[in-house]
Amino acid sequence: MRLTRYFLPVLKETPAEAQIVSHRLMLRAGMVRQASAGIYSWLPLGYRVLRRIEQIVHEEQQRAGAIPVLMPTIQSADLWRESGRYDAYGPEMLRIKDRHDRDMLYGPTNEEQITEIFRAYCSSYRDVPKNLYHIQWKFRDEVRPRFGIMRGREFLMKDAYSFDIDKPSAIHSYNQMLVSYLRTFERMGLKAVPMRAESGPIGGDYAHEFLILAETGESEVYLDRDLVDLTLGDRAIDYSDWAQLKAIFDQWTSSYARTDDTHDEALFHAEVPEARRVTARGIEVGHIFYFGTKYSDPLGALVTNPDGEKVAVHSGSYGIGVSRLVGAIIEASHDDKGIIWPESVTPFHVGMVNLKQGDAESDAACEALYSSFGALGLDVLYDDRDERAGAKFATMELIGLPWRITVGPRGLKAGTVEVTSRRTGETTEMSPDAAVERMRQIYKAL
RNA sequence: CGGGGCGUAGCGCAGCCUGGUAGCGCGUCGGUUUUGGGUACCGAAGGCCCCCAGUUCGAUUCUGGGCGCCCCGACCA
Repeated sequence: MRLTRYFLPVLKETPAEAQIVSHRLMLRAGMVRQASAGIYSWLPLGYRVLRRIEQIVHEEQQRAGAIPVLMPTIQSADLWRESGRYDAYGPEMLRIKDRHDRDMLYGPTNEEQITEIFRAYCSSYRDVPKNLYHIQWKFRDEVRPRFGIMRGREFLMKDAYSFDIDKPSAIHSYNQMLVSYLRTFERMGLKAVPMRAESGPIGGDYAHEFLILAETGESEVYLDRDLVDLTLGDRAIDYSDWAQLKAIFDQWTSSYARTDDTHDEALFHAEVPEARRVTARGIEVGHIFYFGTKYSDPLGALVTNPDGEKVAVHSGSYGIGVSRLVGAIIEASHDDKGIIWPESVTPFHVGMVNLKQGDAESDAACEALYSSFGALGLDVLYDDRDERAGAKFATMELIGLPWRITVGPRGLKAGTVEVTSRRTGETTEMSPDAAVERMRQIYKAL
């Protein structure tokens, strides 16, 4: 993409309403525009990041066996009356009426709807397990939206719903999601830790929130340092292997990790030696939940078991705040100049700066690089503006592309261009061909 | 929902206290400068001063009401 033809409204000054760093940087980098309190338009750069995050979530959900669907944003109130939540939900739910004066609502979540779909088609133990998910916009009329995209009223969420014949099987579905989440967040370059959450109506150990550790996080978190260093890495995972997933579950959940909601200071001290006690800030980006027959009972989602008895299915729901992740990644990865995108979610793979726009040799070299990258399927943002170099670098640093290629006549005389890492600032001179190869290597795995 | 604050050009702000229908910086646009880390100079465009009422000869300014937005707290992906 040539910058002169793109739509990238960057701001030099920070809009007054933005307090936290991700909100400020998203506005300055021209990623979003506020439409009203807690509601945003996604501008081209922001939309690119959102789509890349979505893509990773899709891939990891499906790898874990979840099946993509798409349910509507607008729902009928009737189903919510069936589950009893129409009255229970409160003013956070946006209620609307259609032209026939029927009660409708903009979905804050989809348990009722998915359960209705399940019960309509699935009636035998042979039909389970099933895990259906979608990535869809939700609306929750928060009393106080804030932190830009991180706590909007309208937000993009991945929500998955599992249906199993009994609790042990449901727990395996739960473990599938837990492991899938660990992979998902790791791929985005995030350190996300599952933490014991309020267990809800069923109780037990099967409710976890995933918190990203970031200085500006909303919640205080308390955890065992061992968890910070745990990674899945590239270990082979067989999502159908109950024992393997249980082992991973145990590895990640047996050490102390709680938010201020569930924190127990005495227990923290008893379980974790002082040297390993970590108190930090975290941003919630995911929530997984086993709730048994909470919805299948009232909504009549029953299947016949092998003995011919009708039993309510055991369910769980599993959310990832997709739009929130955009802000959360920025919170976890930025410096005083701007955003630093992980390669896996960057809006463009490479930024290219022509130091002397209008110089025949420089222009030609940039065009050649541009088409080489295009041929490799790498997205390049080519700053072809007639601007001073400083302004171009500042823009690249603000929008946080992980790699920058700098082209100018002096370097070209020696046959080189510069390749600069946004994260380390390290600059290496190499031939244009070597620069293309370097980028190819870096992005090959992703 | 409790507490606090703000609404003036695309963005950041001043002016309001002490009424006389607006100004600064950045950005934008047109030139000059041909530039190796936010360059300099010249010129220009751009405002129902959030809305409605009241007071007044006259309201961005004073009074009342409304709307919008932000921040702190309680709640959430």
